[in-house]
Amino acid sequence: MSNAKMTPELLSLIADRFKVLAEPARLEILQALRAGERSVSDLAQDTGLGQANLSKHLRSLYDGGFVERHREGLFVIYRLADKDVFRICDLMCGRLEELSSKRRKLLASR
Amino acid sequence: MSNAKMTPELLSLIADRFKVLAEPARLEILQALRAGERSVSDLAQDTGLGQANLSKHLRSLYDGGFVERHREGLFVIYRLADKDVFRICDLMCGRLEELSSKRRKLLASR
DNA sequence: GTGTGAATTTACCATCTGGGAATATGGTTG
DNA sequence: CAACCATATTCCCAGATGGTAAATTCACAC
Repeated sequence: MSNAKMTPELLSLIADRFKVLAEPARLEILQALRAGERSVSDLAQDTGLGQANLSKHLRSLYDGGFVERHREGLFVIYRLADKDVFRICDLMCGRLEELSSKRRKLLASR
Repeated sequence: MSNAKMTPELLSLIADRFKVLAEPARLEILQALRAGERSVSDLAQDTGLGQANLSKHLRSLYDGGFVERHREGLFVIYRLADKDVFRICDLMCGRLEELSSKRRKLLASR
C-alpha cells in the first residue's frame, strides 16, 4: 500500500489475493509445493484432499498467480510461481507469535 | 513458513489472519487508519460503511491483532497495531503488477 | 475409432459471512 | 435517577464458498 492512491478496485484485487491464502488447504498445497514440482496426484497424496476439491483449490491458486502449471503426458504439474508467498506467511507467523504471547500474559495476569 | 513444521493448527491460524485481510472494506479501514488514530465515527465518515457493519469489521481487525483501541469518553479510538500489514500488502501489490503485465502480454500476443 | 487414466468442471448441499435494522451496552451529562 | 450519544451485539437475509459425487474433458495407447 505504498502511500499511493488506493482505489476501491485495487483494494478489491488485493483482497482477492488474500482470499486465496485465507484457506488452510491452500496453504498446505503451497507448503507441499515448496519441496518442488508436483502432479495433482502427488498433491492428493501429500495433502489428503479429495481429487475434485484439490483441483478447485489449485484453480484458485493458479488464478491468483501463486502457482504455474504445465502438462506432462497425462499429468499436470504444478509449481510455485510466487517467491513472495512465504515471506508474506512469515510476516503473518511472526505476528502470530507476538499475539499469542500477549494472550498468555493477559491470561496470566488475571 | 520458515522451513519449520507446519501443523494443521498453525496453518489454520495463519489462514484466519489472511481471512481478516481478505475483505476490501477492512483494507479500506486499515488504509484510513494509516493517517493516524480514528474514532469509529470518524471511520464511518472515511469509509462510508454502516455503523453496525463497521463495528463488526473493526472487531475482526481487533481479533486479528491488526488494530488496537482505547476509550476516550464516549468514543472508542482505533489505531494500527501491526506495522507489517502494509509490507504484506505491498508484496501483494507488487505481484499484482506482474500479473497484470503478464495478462497484457497474453492478450497482446493473440 | 475404443479404452483407460488424470484432471477439470458441474451440480448440489451445508456452512459461512457481509450487510442492515433493531436492540443492547457503556459512558457522559444534568 | 433519566436522557442521550457512541459503540457493540443480535437477528435475519442474500450471496459466496468448501466439500463430495457425477459427468466431462484431455491426452495417450491400442
